[in-house]
Amino acid sequence: MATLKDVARLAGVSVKTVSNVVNGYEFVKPDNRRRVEEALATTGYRPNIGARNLRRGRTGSLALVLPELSIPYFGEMAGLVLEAAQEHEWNVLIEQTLGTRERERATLAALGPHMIDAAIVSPEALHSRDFDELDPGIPVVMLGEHSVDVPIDHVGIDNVRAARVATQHLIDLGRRRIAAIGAHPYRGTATQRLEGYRSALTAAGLPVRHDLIVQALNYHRRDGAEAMAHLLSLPEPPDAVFCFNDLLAIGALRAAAEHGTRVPQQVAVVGFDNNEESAYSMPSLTTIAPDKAAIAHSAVDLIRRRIKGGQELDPEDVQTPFSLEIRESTR
Amino acid sequence: MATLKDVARLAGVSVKTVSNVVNGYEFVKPDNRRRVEEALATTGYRPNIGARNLRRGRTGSLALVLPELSIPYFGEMAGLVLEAAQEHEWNVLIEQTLGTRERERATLAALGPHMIDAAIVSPEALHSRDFDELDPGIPVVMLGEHSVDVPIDHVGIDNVRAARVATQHLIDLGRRRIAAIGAHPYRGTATQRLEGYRSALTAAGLPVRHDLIVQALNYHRRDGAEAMAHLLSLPEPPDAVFCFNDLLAIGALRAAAEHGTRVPQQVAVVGFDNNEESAYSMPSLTTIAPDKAAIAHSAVDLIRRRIKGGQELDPEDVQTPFSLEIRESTR
DNA sequence: GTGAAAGCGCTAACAG
DNA sequence: CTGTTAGCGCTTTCAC
Repeated sequence: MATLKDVARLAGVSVKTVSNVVNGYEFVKPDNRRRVEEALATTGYRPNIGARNLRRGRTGSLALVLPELSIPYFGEMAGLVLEAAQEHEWNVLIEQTLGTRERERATLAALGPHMIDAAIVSPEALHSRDFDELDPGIPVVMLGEHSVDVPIDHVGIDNVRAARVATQHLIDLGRRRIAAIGAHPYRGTATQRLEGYRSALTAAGLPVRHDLIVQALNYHRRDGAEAMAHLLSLPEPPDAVFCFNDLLAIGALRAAAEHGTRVPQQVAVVGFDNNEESAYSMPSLTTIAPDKAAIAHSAVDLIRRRIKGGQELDPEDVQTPFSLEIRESTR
Repeated sequence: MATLKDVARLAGVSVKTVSNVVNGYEFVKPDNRRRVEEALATTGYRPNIGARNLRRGRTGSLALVLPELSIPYFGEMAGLVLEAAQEHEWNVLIEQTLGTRERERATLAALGPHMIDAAIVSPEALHSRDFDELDPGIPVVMLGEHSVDVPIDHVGIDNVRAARVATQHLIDLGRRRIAAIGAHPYRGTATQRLEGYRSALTAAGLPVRHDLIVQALNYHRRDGAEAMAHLLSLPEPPDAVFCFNDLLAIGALRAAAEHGTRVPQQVAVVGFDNNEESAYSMPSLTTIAPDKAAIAHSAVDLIRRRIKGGQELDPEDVQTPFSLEIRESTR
């Protein structure tokens, strides 16, 4: 592997000149430039990024910390973050936490400032004090979950409002026994979505019935199926269900079908996330569609701002747009 | 940020001793060890991985190059590769190519030996000569697509056999007009799956009907839906369809439903990949289930072998197991 | 415009 | 067992 020195020797100039050429410095004698470029070509020189970063005091990499790539929402988000980061020539190092607090914390603590310039974290189970272990020198932006008591940049949609929109849609359909699947004891987003659901019901003069609010400790398809099976076994089953993510909703659709309950005629279903698969489920799924590309770009922009502006800037909370995608499951 | 030197000064020893302690070297005078460990703790020292790697001549990172994380198969595979790599303390840097040859080639060419120790590549559109641009010093293992004429390690399932199993399953069901969706002019896996499909038909004494073989230039749900709609509009529509991946099959299921064709009664459907969503589609999807964890682990193992053994070793082709997952779409 | 040389933080000969 | 030191490949003053 050719180094700067090799190229310099071959071109008969100093490393400085080669470095100048490589880095696009303007003022290089044309003659030298030509010789250097020739030498560059014949050696097939490629800069050692590690060495460059060591010298520059940066790494050129971002960490993206998320629960699991196999979960469609995170797979899609990761892809978009990769694209957004690439626009600024960042490499992205992905870390999975599998949604356990222990691994989220360990990952956060291991985020030394030497491997990465900054991190984008999508936490699922973190407590706010876990952030104490975080190296203060490295900028972090949080996605989704929002711990208000930690002064960290955040980007996401307004979960309360989105949940209200989803629930209102079911109310507008004339549904009156509207269930919710996905309540969770400490997940912040779950709490917010539950609040939006409640406030929509209350605003419409409908009762908030606790037997129609089903907890889900995980948000996988299986959990949605179980919750829906339970709801349909009730003496008075719901005529609509708001699921706190699409996977729960997909599971719910299957449970409804197995129970012989027709969607949307007997029970309407709304999801959250707009996973790609939700446009193709049977029936296709009405869902809250966050602008994921906007989330990815905002996250990368926040990082850039933080790297430039330092840790003194006030933490920012960027709210990205969302829409309600109406499909067969409520039509 | 504390450096080795800082710690050494604080502990009143040389950097060597600190380095020894940090790297778990055994023979350190207990007294010194204690002082160093104290200094380590009070400074909160963390090694600069970049510097260490520069010195050691390695990077501690793998690249994982794939088309798109939002495609379920790749999302799932990426998650498993991350886990497998982590067992050997590798970081994983993910690069998306969006399946275009241009970006696959560019990524391959940019894979300097300075950012990564090795790469796991899941190509979609590469030509064999694109591998010429690859730095010969960096080990690469290919996933899925298999360019026989390039001497590179490969891991994947036996596509021909898997396709034969899938097709045979449909034959065993008594189906006689079995279509295929997903033929592709230069995708190697498509060619292999088509071959397996053909050979199963031929072995059963069934004709290979070209009007029942549908090309798909992309492998998304939409493409499957289009292909299925076409097949169902035929004067003599098929009584079974073998789709070359699950996304195509999911699209096909939807097209069938929209056409009022019942699955599996009128047309049975088999997919390929066993995406998580396929267990929850309506109907759930019979599919070829590659052992994805085995693929991930084999890939990482091949890399380790190659890094130890050098580029002289003969390229290896690891075939990982698969099974046929029988679900409602053929029941 | 360009060269010489220092140094980013670390590891590993080499002495002792 | 531990200290000194060279050097990984690069960028960047500072002279010239």
